Amino acid sequence: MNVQAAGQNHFIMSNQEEEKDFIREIIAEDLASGKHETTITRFPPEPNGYLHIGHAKAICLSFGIAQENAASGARCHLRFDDTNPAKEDVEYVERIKEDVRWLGFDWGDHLFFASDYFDYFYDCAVHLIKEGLAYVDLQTVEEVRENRGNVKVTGTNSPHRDSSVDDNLALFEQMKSGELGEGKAILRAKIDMTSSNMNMRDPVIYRVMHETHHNTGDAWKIYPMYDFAHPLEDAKECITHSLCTLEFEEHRPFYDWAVANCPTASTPRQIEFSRLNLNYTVMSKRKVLELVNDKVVSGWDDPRLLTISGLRRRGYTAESIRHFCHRVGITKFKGITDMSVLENEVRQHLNKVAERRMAVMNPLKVTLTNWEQGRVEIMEANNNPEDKQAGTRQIALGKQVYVERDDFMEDPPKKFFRLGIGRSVRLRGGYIITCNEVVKDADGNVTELLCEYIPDTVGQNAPEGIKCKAAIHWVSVEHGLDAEVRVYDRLFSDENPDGFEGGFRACLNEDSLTLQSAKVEPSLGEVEPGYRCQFERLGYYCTDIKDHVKGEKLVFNRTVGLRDSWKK
RNA sequence: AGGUCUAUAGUGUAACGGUUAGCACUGCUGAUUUUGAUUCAGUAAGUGAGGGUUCAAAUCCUUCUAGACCUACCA
Repeated sequence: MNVQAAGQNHFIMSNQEEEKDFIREIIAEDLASGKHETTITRFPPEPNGYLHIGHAKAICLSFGIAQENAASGARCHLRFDDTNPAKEDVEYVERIKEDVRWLGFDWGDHLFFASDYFDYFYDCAVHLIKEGLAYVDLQTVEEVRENRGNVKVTGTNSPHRDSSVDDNLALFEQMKSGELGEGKAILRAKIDMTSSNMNMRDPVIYRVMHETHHNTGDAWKIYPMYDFAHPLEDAKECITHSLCTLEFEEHRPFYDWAVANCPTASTPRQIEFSRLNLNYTVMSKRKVLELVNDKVVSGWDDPRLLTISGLRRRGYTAESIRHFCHRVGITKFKGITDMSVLENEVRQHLNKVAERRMAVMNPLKVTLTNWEQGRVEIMEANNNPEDKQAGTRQIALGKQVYVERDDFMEDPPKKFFRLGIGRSVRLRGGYIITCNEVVKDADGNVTELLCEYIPDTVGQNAPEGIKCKAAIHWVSVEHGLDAEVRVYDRLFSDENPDGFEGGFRACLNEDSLTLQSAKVEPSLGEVEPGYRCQFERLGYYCTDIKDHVKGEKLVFNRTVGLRDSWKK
């Protein structure tokens, strides 16, 4: 664990560059011009699902900016935007906090809930009514929709638009008390029904909802809409820069309207950036929830998903996710990032910090014919050949070992460097062996290899006349442990390259998850959950955080495969 | 189609009117290698299209094209 931590620091330190995206430039200017003394950002998730890699981008941005400007007292608030009790749940609150923390960010004392501001929102609504800037609309849902018009048809005014302040106040009170039921009335801002921006056609700011809220219980029968609540939340918390994704661009005029027309403590500025798009995957909460509910996946933290908890369970490091977010950058351009960029980041990080371990997924028994019966020799192997600090470990070698079935070919092509009849190969960290004979069963399947080890080849080059171009992984039959390995397909199908729309459910069925038993070296018997190592030639594996030991077997998830150019 | 926004190698980005358009990943070639990994070296590939302003345009103007988002009593 300590080794990993040290490596992680190195990884992060060596990759800090001073590139500024357009948002950081705006902030730097505001600081330089004295418009703001410091910068206060916020990350405002709705507790209606787990965080995913897309949220990580927003988290790295808002919390990252706060960290970078810490000298001036900058901070980033974690605020739960819980204004719709119908969709939200406390479970999500805890999971979100856990994920933000795991990603390496800290909100300090600045944890907030939009629901704690319900009184404030209400006061603002009353203020608007008194100013003649809001009115209670008694039209039906259909009428409201009809009268809003559409992109081509301009909206028409509600018959209730010019009700008196006193009437509006009284009606709003009836909404609040529950006298006016759900769907019977809404409070709307009075702006402009002819605006080309649909969000300015007298947007709804309060609706009646007789739902129990996870925080305020049954205290309220009316709840503010996001468009109304969000600017007020930001203003109340004195957020200077409110960073959100591009789809809120057209909401900004109303955001500014609300701040300008309500009694606010500050004037926050909303700035939009492009959300993360990854190809071959599905991130939307709606779809993931569907997969969870239908038990297509084991939960929000299923390692096949791109949720933060799924990635964590799969073995991704927080560092690699942060680095990935830094690499895709912050722009207004809606590009699609290739999944391989993400995978490349973990691979790069894990290569530095993960210890090397040997495992055999598809075992083929090898008997060393010239090895004395009962003899056991301890091999000393590097934990990480590139990092001497990682130390060494001891591995017992006996008369019989398992090797990967793929490492033997009866009729090998020219470029195959591993075992074949008459060929030599090194047992990694140990002796060079030569294959003399193949044992087959009645059906002609290879069941065992009879090999000869060549003495004095541990740590030595191959003797004259012996060609040895590869070192393969092996596990002693006598000493090896049984483990279970889960190989998850990357979350995509090549047949649905455009984001899974129709096919993602199918891709997530059993084909995307292969359970395999494996033989692993004895040193893996003592590792902690979350331990990551490289199974030579197979990729990087992580002990499953949930199912570290399942029955008698260790459980590993594959984090990411090795690059394997020779297979192409 | 109404609005808002975007357009730089395959991908993600930098260049803020001024050298030869920079970087990273990917690709390809080669070297090292007790992991066909890693590492290292080399190499290929770009300003969506047309017009204009200017001594000078990726950058400013204009037309076109392509894409994204918006049209919820969700956030």
